Amino acid sequence: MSPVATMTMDDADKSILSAADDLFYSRGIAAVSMSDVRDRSGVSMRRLYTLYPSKGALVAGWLAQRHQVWMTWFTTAVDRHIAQGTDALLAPFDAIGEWVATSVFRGCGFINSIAEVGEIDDTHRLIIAGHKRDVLRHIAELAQRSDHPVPEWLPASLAVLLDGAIVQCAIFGNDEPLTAARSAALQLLGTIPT
Amino acid sequence: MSPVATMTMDDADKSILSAADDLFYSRGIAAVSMSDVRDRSGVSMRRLYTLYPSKGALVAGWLAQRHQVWMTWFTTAVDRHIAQGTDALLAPFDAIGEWVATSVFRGCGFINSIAEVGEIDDTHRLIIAGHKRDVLRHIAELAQRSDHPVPEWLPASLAVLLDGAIVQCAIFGNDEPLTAARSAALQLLGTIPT
DNA sequence: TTGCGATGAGAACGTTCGTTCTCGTATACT
DNA sequence: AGTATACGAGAACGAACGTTCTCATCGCAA
Repeated sequence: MSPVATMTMDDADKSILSAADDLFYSRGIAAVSMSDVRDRSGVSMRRLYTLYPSKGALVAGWLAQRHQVWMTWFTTAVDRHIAQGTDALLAPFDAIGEWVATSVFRGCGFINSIAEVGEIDDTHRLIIAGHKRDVLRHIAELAQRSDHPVPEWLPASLAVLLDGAIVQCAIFGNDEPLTAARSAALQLLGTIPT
Repeated sequence: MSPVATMTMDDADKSILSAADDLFYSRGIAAVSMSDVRDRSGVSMRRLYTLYPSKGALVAGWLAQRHQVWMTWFTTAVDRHIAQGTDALLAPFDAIGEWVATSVFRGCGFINSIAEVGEIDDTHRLIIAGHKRDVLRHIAELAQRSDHPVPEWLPASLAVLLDGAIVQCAIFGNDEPLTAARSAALQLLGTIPT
């Protein structure tokens, strides 16, 4: 049995991924060193490299975990807005609105990352594309739940509106693009016969 | 009179900015060293640092020039599609379609850059936000030229669709998001009484 | 021709980074 | 208790980068 002071492998992993998320998302991948991750996580260099044998592996682990955490947050927030009476296909815009309003918001971590990963590492690209595919898939599921008969191009259009809004909100530093995107979505839904 | 072999200051500047554009856009800012720019441009280190006293200054110069070049290309391509009979507010999607189809396409250079510049350098952020503001402004002008009475939220919505499509086309490596964005734009225009 | 300011080529410098290694300590096992 | 193993702290190492400096060369004025 380990004494209290020592960290289990699982605790170390959680601490590392939490530190990586804080640092990579807020500063960007290139601006964060492995020593930064060690200092923030309180894990030794040895443990860090035992769990993630390279910075690229750590980035991959971070992206994979951020995907899970983000999707859980997103679907939960969307469901909450739906439960409050928002149309299922407008709820994603309100969920993103909560995120944009936070002080930590710095755009989509996956979009931000793709500019930084060279052409080499396909692992990262696959995780990033997989994230966007899963978001699109979830919106398509929301469309199926909808009362409207939804045309097949609509979910993809809504996903494009969401990403465009996230990107522009980060660039302009306000939520006007999200408002415009929501207005467009509302208008698109209005064209569908009930 | 200078002999043919020597470069004028202007030639050097053009060569540097051309090299910077190739390298920064295709590989990302952090992955390109000043020596890379020197090698590609054929300009001496001395000249490079005389014209741009730091890498940050070079990045700023690159962003400013890319903004000019890109806007000129964009407005020209849009006008060409309008002249071919495309609706003024759909033409931007066809113009972007040409770009996405090229092998050099790697998303929006400005969106890609914002992830890489730290919180420090406001100069870069201002150029990037200014670029997006000018694109939005141009779409608003296209809307004014349109026969339709255009609601005020429409230009911003179209700009969001464009950026979302550019980002997703880069991530997925195909032009399906652009098709979806264009379909949405067409639908939005269809809701406007002529 | 001679001397001088400007320039190119690229070495040099100091820093940072990713990764590995050393060493001292603590834990587990007999 | 004694020994071997694992681990934390952080120094060390080699490479890469941004930036500056050296020195040889060149154009040009007198």
